[in-house]
Amino acid sequence: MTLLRTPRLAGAPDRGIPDATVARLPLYLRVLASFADAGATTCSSVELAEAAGVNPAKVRKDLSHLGSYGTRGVGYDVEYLSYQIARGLGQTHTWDVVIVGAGNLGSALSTYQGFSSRGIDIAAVVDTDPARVGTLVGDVEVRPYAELADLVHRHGVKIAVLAVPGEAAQAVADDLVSAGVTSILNFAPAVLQVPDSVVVRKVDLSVELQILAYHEQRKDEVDETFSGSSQGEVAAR
Amino acid sequence: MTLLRTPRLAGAPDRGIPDATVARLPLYLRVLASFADAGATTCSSVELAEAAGVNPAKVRKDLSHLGSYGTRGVGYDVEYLSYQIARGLGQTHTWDVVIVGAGNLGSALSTYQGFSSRGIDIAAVVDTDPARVGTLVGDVEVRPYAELADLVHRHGVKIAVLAVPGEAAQAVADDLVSAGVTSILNFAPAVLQVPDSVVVRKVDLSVELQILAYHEQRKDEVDETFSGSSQGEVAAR
DNA sequence: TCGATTTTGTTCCCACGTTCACAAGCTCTT
DNA sequence: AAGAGCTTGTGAACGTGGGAACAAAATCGA
Repeated sequence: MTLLRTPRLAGAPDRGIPDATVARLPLYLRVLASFADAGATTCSSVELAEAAGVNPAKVRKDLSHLGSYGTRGVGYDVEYLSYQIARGLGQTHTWDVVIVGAGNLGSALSTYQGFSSRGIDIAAVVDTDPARVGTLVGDVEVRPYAELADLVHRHGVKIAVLAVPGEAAQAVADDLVSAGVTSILNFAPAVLQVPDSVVVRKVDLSVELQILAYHEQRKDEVDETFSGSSQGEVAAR
Repeated sequence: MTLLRTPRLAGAPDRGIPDATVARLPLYLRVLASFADAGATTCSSVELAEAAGVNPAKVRKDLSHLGSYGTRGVGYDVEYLSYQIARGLGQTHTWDVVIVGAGNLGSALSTYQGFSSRGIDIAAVVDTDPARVGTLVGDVEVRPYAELADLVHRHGVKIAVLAVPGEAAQAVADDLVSAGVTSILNFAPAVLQVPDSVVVRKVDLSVELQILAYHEQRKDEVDETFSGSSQGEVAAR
């Protein structure tokens, strides 16, 4: 007897794109922009794959999740594909983002070039430090933390960046959630407790370096074990 | 006829820890430090899992890759486990790191608290901009880019951080590799071409926000499709 | 018009990661 | 000393992602 599992939710067409694919689509978008700059009107999955540093089959599978926007025997139209990827990613309009914390990291983010061309707009930067309030980071003025909720409401902000010390992170996250933010990019070294409806992505600079240190140590070990033979072949994520 | 594939390299005992586990070990280490600060001498996988925001079974499997350092019926000794994780990660000694680019991001990294306690030491910061050379970021003085190779040799640097504009990234990466760097943490929006022996990890701030934007758009779509029914249940990575 | 060539879209299979469930093993109480 | 109650470590099932291979479809040339 064979157990037939429900293949899908059977009602919803599942517009969901796999996480791994979503993480690569912005990269394809950037590569396509460079192709367009170079004057190309069309490109193949092989060209795209080479420029993005991935496998051609993966490119085709990724793009197929958006629909069939290529032409067999020809390739993809650069401009049309760019539009479709942007649409799939939700870049049909600009997302206003609030940055909490105007320290070095917050400032770095505020002045980062290239958000605007990717559907991201820094609507506001807030900080608790009175010495920072009123200063300019990039082209926005730092506002007092007390105005956070108001700014979120005023600009209809759904996405926030957390660039504060670890101790303050949870309190800020609570404030963000009650103000209506539903996606948080967290740079603070802390595990945030938020409702299930809120998406949190964490970027931990210290962890990234520790991972590299692990790979370095492993190279040393391998060298010691069989010094002579070669090709450690450690894959980067 | 069944194809028997070599299950492993068959000679090497494979001290390799799965990538996903390596990425979580630093987190456990941080949680254990907070437990120690709170005065705990022992902790269970459930406690660890709760504080780290992961599944208890995952914690146990992760730790089992290091060896059997727990006691059934009791749990893990906080100090002993910390030491074993640190050892597994290669924190037996401090890794000297060079940061290329003293802009906002490079400065943010240089002044980041908490590297030192995690086996990371910022040995040097270099930049091409004469206006930045000589200034202090954190407690290190920015050196001219021309000194890069010399600094790498002098400090025995194996790990470097790339915090330069995308256009310059590949050239800097080439210089780093020929200077002897074998691990690169890349913040520049560019795909680096490096030898297989070099490990590259990429952190792309723009991509992170675009992924959040995708999830936001998806929430909107779901709401529009069946407004009323609930629980979007989008998992954070 | 028809075949050769190119490139997409998809299927199949394998590897990896996650989670459940349970046996093994330790402590404590009676 | 023996059983009750925990907690670890691991075997097995499941789901996701990656890559090779191939059929489908479009263009080009004769």
